[in-house]
Parts: sequence; structure tokens; C-alpha cells
Amino acid sequence: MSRPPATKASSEPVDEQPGSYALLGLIEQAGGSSHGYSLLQEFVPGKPLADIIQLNPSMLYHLLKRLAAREWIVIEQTAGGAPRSRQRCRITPAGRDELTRWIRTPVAHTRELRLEFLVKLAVARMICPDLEPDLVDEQITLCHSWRDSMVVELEQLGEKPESSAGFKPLVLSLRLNQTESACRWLEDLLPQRTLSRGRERAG
Amino acid sequence: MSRPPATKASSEPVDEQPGSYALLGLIEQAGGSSHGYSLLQEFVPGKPLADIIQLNPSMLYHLLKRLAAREWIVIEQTAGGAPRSRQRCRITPAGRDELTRWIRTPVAHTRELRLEFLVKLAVARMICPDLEPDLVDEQITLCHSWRDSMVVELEQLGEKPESSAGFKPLVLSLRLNQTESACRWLEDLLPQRTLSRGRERAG
DNA sequence: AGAGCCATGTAAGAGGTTACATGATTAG
DNA sequence: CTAATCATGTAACCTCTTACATGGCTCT
Repeated sequence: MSRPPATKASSEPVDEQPGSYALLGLIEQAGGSSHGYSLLQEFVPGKPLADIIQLNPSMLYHLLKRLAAREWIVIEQTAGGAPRSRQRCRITPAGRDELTRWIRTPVAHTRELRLEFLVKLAVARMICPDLEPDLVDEQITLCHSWRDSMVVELEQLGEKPESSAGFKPLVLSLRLNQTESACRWLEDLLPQRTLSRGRERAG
Repeated sequence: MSRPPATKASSEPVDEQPGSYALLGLIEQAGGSSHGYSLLQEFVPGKPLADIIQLNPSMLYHLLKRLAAREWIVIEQTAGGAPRSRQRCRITPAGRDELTRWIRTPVAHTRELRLEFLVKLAVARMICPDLEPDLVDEQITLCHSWRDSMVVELEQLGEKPESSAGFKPLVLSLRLNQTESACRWLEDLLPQRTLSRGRERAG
């Protein structure tokens, strides 16, 4: 499970998937330790995280093992006798470091906003609400830089007439559209930090 | 990817992935038969399809076998002696039917526009350019219906104040934004059909 | 006694990715 | 001779999903 994907020079640490960090965040929020089943309860309909991501039991326990393999948590069996007793998951200092590192790192693609960025946001609200404005700001900055470089790229494509034969302009303009609307969505997120409640803006 | 993982009733026909249809379309365009390596050449940088989707050799031959298993193509070995001789892939009538069915079916999610819809468009331009306007029109209609139902859903969420605690409105407004920008992008595609003799852009 | 929740998993299987194997022919 | 290109794959490994196994406990 050491996870050297053998492909990307193995120097990059390679993030876990959002679900793993959601779990890490829930454990941290619970005071640094929790157990599988109570974590599972946070993913039933009605709980905030369930609006963003769903985790079934199999996946949850699987992810917990991966977290343990990375030494971001330790898993202790609490009862000795019963074959399937409650297990206690405790976050390690390394896990805490990794969690805050991950929260503060903006997502690298527009498509990751829906799942990964929202999980970051939700976890930040749970364990470090003060970070939320920074988190949104940095994501906005990054999104703007994507947009700017795509605009440049599109202009360059427009200069060479042979490029209009291919689908590059179409692909780029779609991605540009999506990125621009993502920027607007992120910017709409900002006012919410000053409005404590009551103001709904539908669209 | 977005495929219902096979244990689900197995009565649904379940589309192949876009790459499979790209191959089917290339074979059809080549007069109904082609072979692996020359299909591979259509995915090297510079070829139109390469702007949309990339296929490595492993995946390409894997997909060809799947197409053969579905009896959408038949694979014949042409040379008898050599261990790895050229193989000929010929599209079957069922394959042709499936290809046109797939082309005419709009994609079911906004996220599939980038890859699957563009492959449909590219394949349509190759083998049935007259269909392109319909293809775009139908996708626009569908996109609009998504947008409308999301607007309704957001309004309903706005009526129940307890929902503002969760992330549902955020998720929905992001998806609505993305869908709206997808609609605009699709609409931008339409004027191109008035330049319907599109062969001039090759030079 | 049976239903249902608590609690934790294993098994099976689909799908995809990368690295690598194989052997022919052609070009420098 | 060596390298590249032609041409087709296999092997190993990863992820995620669904179905199901396992037992204790509690409530009716």
C-alpha cells in the first residue's frame, strides 16, 4: 500500500482522495479520535458532508486503513474479546499537518471544485473556520490565472488559421467558459462569510 | 467511468466509452474497415481527434477487442505466417446501427460535454455531417431542461430555510452555473452550421 | 424469538493506467 | 549494425462499486 504509482517520478506525494480528508477532518473535529461507525453517520442524508460526497461502509473502512498505512491516523482495537469490536481512530501529528496542508492547497482543476473544493470548505468550516476566506481567495486567484492563460492560448490559436481545423479552439472555449463560471461561483461564495444567515441568493 | 457497474440489472445496454465510438467512427469513415495501427495514427498530436481524446496503443487494442466482443466489428488476421501480422477490423451492420444511435443520443451530463459530446461531434463531421445541426440542437434542448429543473430545485430549496445549513444550495448553484455556461457554449456552436461546406478550413 | 441496528469488514468484479514484450521491416 | 518505426498485445497494479458475511446487542 506504499503507493508508489511508479508513474510520476514518485517524488510527488500524491494526495489521497477527498473522502480520506473528509474522514481526517471528522476525526479532528471529534477531538482527535473517533471510530468507524460514528464517522459513517456523518455521511447519511441530512448531514452536511452527505450533500457533497457519499461514502459507503466498505469504502469508509478501506479509506481508514489507507490513512493508517500513511500513519495519518492510528487504529486501536478497544475491546479485546469480540471478533468485531469497536475500533478507535486517533489522528497523528503527521495527519494533522497533512490535513491542514491539504485544506490550504487550492484544487488544481475546475472539475475538482464540485467535490474536492467543497469538501475542503466543509472541513475548514468544521475545524478552522477562520481559514475559509483565505481558502476561497486563493482558489479564486488560481481560477483567474487559469482563465487568463486560456484567454492567451485562445488568442494564439486565433492567430494561426490552420488551428481552426482542429478541435482545440472548441475544447479551449468550453474550458474557458467553465472556468469563468467557476470564478463567478467562487466570488459569490465570498459575501457569505459576512452574512451569518437569512440571506439566500438563488443563482 | 460514469458506467453503472455491471451488477445493476444488466438489462441496460450500457454505452461503451467515447473512445470505442471514436474507433467505430474511424473504421466507418475508412470505408468500413481498417486496422489497429492506422487507427492509432488518428490519435497522434495534430489529428483532429487527438485534440479531444487520447488513446494509447494498449487501450486502443483493448477497445477493439471489446468492440469485437459486442459484434460491432469483426477482426480478421490478414497475413498467416507472422506471429503479429496486420489485423483487419471490419464494421458490422450492428456496429453501424449502434454508431448512428450513439451519435444521435445527447450526452446525459454536463461533464460529458468535454469528452463524449465532442467525440460525437467529431465523428458526425466525419461520417454524417448533415446530422451536426440536429445533434447540437438536441443537446441544447436537453441542457436547457437540466437548467430549468435546477432552477426549480434551487427555488424549492430557498423556500425551506433549514436547507441553507447544508451544502445542497452550493452544489446546485455550481452545477447550474456550469450548465448555463454549457448552454451558451453549445449555442455558439450553432452558427457554424451555416458555413456548411466546411471543407475549406483544411487549408 | 425475530427485527433491526451496531460495527467491521471480505469477495468479486469492472475498468483504467503504465510498463514492458515481441518480432518484422526499413533507414542511416 | 543500430535505430526507428510498424504492429500488437500481456502483465501488474490501482481504484471504485456492490453484494454479502459476521456477530453482538436491544427492543418488542
